[in-house]
Amino acid sequence: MTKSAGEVKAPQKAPGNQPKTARGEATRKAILSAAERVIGAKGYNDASIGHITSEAGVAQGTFYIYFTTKEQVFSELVLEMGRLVRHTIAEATQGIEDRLEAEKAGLTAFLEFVCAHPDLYRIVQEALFVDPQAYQEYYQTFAAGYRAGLEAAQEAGQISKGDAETRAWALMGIGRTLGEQLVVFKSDKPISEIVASGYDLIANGIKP
Amino acid sequence: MTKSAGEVKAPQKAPGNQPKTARGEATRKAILSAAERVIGAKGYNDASIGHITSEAGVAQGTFYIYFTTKEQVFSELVLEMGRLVRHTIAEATQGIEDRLEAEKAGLTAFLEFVCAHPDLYRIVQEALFVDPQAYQEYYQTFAAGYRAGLEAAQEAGQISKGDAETRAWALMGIGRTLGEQLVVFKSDKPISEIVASGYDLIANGIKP
DNA sequence: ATTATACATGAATACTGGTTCATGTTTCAT
DNA sequence: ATGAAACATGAACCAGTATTCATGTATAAT
Repeated sequence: MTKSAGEVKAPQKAPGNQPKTARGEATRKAILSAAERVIGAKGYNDASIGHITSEAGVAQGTFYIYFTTKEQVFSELVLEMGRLVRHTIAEATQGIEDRLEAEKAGLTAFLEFVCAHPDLYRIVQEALFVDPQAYQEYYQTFAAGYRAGLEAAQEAGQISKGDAETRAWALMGIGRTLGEQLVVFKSDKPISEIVASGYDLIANGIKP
Repeated sequence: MTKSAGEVKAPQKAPGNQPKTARGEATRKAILSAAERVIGAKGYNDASIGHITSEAGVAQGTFYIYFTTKEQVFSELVLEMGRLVRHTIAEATQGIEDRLEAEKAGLTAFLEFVCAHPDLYRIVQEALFVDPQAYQEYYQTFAAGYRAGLEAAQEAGQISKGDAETRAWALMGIGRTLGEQLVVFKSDKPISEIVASGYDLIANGIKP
């Protein structure tokens, strides 16, 4: 993680108290993971510190060794979700040179991800109210990358010309709502079918 | 409940205690309207009954004359948002026989609506956690109507064939995210431009 | 006018749950 | 071994706030 001299402190992120032992590391992870499950299931407000710590198998006070506040765990989860999603999609589209194919692969990867992490999905949604800044960062970072990809594809003539910014948001919206259909509304439609229909829309639109 | 003969109770909706006087009616409306502003601005949990009633200019206890619980006002707001949005879009697309034109008009109307009612927009988002049932009803009702419209247009040959269900969700997603870009991320891009780009995507896709 | 009903008040109640803290226990360098 | 630092505990504190209630005031019918 980008060291320089003798410093071992985390570079950009210094949230709460970082553990300094393997034991501490494990405990912190356990709490974070429990928080993901509990907050994802019950929502931010109904998820009490007591719930989280008992799910993690530690005492209530232990929470405050690693996190300064309830909101902080939440923020960290949103951040993590952002990194994970971007990483997952980047990996899935790695090496695909045709943008349309990359769209298809990216959409598939995203839908599979949200199915595997329904809790994280809900947490990001709730961030709009609990931690608006984290929410904005999540979407703006995502949108920025998406937009850059679309612009490059335009240059390369792989897709038609158009406002990359608006397109990026619209395409995110497609993925988001289709993901929600799966996770929140518990549709049993297979991902491959959804992707096929979604991709057709993205590529060709609905004009006859 | 389920009365039979000479009952005059509200037909489908019987939330809390309905007022029986013009005065009561006015007070109830004032509270509902204040709730919309306060909850929209601060979010469900930070919006206390005290905040709402003082914004409405009534005493705290007055709240419970018309609403049985804090959650109930919230539900009612989500319901109202649903009716308003559907009504607004239906009106805007009234009499447009070409589906693609109707899409454009509907998207415009939706974006204008969310700009005019940013609070309601946020409230619906928060319903996912505060009142999941209301949230689901909101989207499923919307999706059902959307889907029916798309299917009819397919029959009429106005749009290409495709899975109307998935298309409905995807198109909702586009509107939703573009609306969010305006209201939450405070983009200053004019609606007409956004609609133009969005419509192009919906109609033609991004294939070169 | 009178009275029953609807409406309004705001202080009191009751309870939840985030955060702190004094007190142990474990780990690690020396 | 041994002391210091890291880690862990859970009971207690405290603030906020949804809801209730006893007590009024306005309204409409008789």
